[in-house]
Amino acid sequence: MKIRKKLIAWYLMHKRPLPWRETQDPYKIWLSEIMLQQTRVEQGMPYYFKFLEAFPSVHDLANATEGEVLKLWQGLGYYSRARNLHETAKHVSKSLNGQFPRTYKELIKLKGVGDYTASAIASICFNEATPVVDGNVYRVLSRYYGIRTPINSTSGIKEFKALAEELIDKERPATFNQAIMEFGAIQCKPQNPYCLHCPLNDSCMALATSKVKELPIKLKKGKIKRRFFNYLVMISDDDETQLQQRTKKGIWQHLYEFPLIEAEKKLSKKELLELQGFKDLVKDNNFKVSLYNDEEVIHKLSHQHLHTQFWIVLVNEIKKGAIPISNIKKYPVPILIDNFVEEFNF
DNA sequence: AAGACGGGGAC
DNA sequence: GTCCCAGTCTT
Repeated sequence: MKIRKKLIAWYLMHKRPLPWRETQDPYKIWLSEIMLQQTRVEQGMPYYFKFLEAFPSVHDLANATEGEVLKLWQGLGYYSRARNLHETAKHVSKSLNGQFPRTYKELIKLKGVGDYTASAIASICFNEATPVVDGNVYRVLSRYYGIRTPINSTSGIKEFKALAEELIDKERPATFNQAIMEFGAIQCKPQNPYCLHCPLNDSCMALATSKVKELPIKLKKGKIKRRFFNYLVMISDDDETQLQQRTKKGIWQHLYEFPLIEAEKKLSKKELLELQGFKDLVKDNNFKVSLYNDEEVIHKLSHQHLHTQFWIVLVNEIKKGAIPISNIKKYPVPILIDNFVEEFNF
């Protein structure tokens, strides 16, 4: 039997009953695919339900504010997904009359919709025979065919896409695409795949040559950067604090945080107070500063470690960006900030 | 072609 | 600690 048939047969037996598998509604499929980019199903699932409840249709999402969307997205990471989601919802709702494009070629023009997501929506919703190539597909194909081309190299991306193109079941593209992904997620998983009772174990090149553990091959990324964050948690006499929105490019764009002083190294209280940045932020000449966390909080992102100190700054009044402390939880914030707010308990 | 972009789970 | 996750966008 061909690998194509075996994958589909395996899938029909073993597929998980996921909520977005009960529909071909492009709004729901699109939403689920954006959420699941670089994200585990278990992590994304609660957000999928929250979003559908808050925004049952693309119009509801389009009519929300970006702040509302980011607040619901809080904790999922890769926040550009949420900003692009909102922008695309507005485009579909207002310019496309609420109708999603029906082809790969048109879908990929949407913000936040790349090669993978365009193929997923086109195949699942509209039965277009265009192959998905996600992390699972890379793994299954590189192992089965013993391909050593790095999956994150330009040539690797082309090679695996072409292979998936040949392999896809043109009669049942939706089923095939989901089958190969689910097979990679459940059976041919990254660590300790179930080769002993794998339906492909009579023809898998990696298994035959004992190279399952080395495949797929992936080029290493650069090293991790260390950054030193000092958050000034202002507290005024009338129970207000101060939040700022991150407007620049970079991490957490459009999310909120306490006034931030970034430094080249870990700062002592004395060093902090001497910085011009501190004086600019704390104009009140009647203030008290104390370090909240004795140990630095090291918040780990994919490409940087944020060594963070939270400084409690008691002041008489706050002039810019003052908000009642009781309102903090209404703002979308990074998990680093949310964890502090939860623990500090004002 | 190479980096940037989050947070969490498994080992 | 390491690697990976239903990837995309920017430089």
